[in-house]
Amino acid sequence: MGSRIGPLDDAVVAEILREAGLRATVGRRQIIKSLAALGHATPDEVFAHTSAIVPGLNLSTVYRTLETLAEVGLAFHAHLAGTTRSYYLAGEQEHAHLVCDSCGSVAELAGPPLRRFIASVAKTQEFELQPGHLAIHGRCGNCR
Amino acid sequence: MGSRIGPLDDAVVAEILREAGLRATVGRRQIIKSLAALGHATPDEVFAHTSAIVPGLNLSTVYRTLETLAEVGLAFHAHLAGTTRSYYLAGEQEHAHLVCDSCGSVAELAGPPLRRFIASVAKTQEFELQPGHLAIHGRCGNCR
DNA sequence: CTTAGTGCAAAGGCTTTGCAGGCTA
DNA sequence: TAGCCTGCAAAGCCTTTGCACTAAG
Repeated sequence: MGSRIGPLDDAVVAEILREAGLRATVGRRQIIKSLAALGHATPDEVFAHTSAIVPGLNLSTVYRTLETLAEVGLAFHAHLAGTTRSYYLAGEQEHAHLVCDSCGSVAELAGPPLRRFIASVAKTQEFELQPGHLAIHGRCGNCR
Repeated sequence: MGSRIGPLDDAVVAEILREAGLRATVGRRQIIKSLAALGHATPDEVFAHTSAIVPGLNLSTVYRTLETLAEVGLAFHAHLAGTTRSYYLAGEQEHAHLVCDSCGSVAELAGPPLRRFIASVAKTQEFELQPGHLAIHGRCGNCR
């Protein structure tokens, strides 16, 4: 899985941060890169991934950074696992999440099926969907 | 909103519990009735509603009961609000939840649009949906 | 040089758990 | 009467917050 855009260049990430009006600290850059590598991740997972690379990084910094990224629109969050929230980078194709209740894997759903669904909901219910927040639970092919 | 089946008769609720192999205690009966009245509710909301009627009832009992009900299939849970989970009674028509990020209201989505969507996902991704867990975030007609 | 960001540690809030007593079947 | 349930209270986790220091611009 991961991101369509592949491993992110450090300078590019720094620039993205500055454009958003944020300081490009070492921790933040790595958090973004971790997010890109992980695809979807809880604060805890992000922390595990980043702190392996940026040793001193603190969990609370991860929490704060993720929230900040969401505020400026660089990341979104969805509720995938139990009660925890997961984050993922913006800029990817609009997609929904298919969460397997058995193995916990998260697949992405995009394309015509999703678009058709969104359109029909908008029509029937006057509801403007934000599909990134859409978490669909069930069982994946592997677990059946 | 509430449930399609209206206020539940106490004896009926008791019977449902026993059929599930559970004891029909006063607290449990009321929790089920509260769930029916509320439609969707967090443990906290259920507690507020039940304890107004069954004074001594404890919050931890609500947590335990909701989990028990889910275990035996009498209730389901979905992740609607922030990080908290909401419960709702089983036996209703298969439906998804449309959560308005602005006003917090929860609408239900069912019928052909939902069924078509489920079918197309099953086909494309080999993913067996459990639509009750489907929480779709966005903005409702009122809030736009 | 300014001030956004960070680490550290403590506070907070929601959930879960252990235990002894009470109530259902 | 047997044992499922409950109330109570404490423990646990995850998340947030305050404060002084560090580092980005």
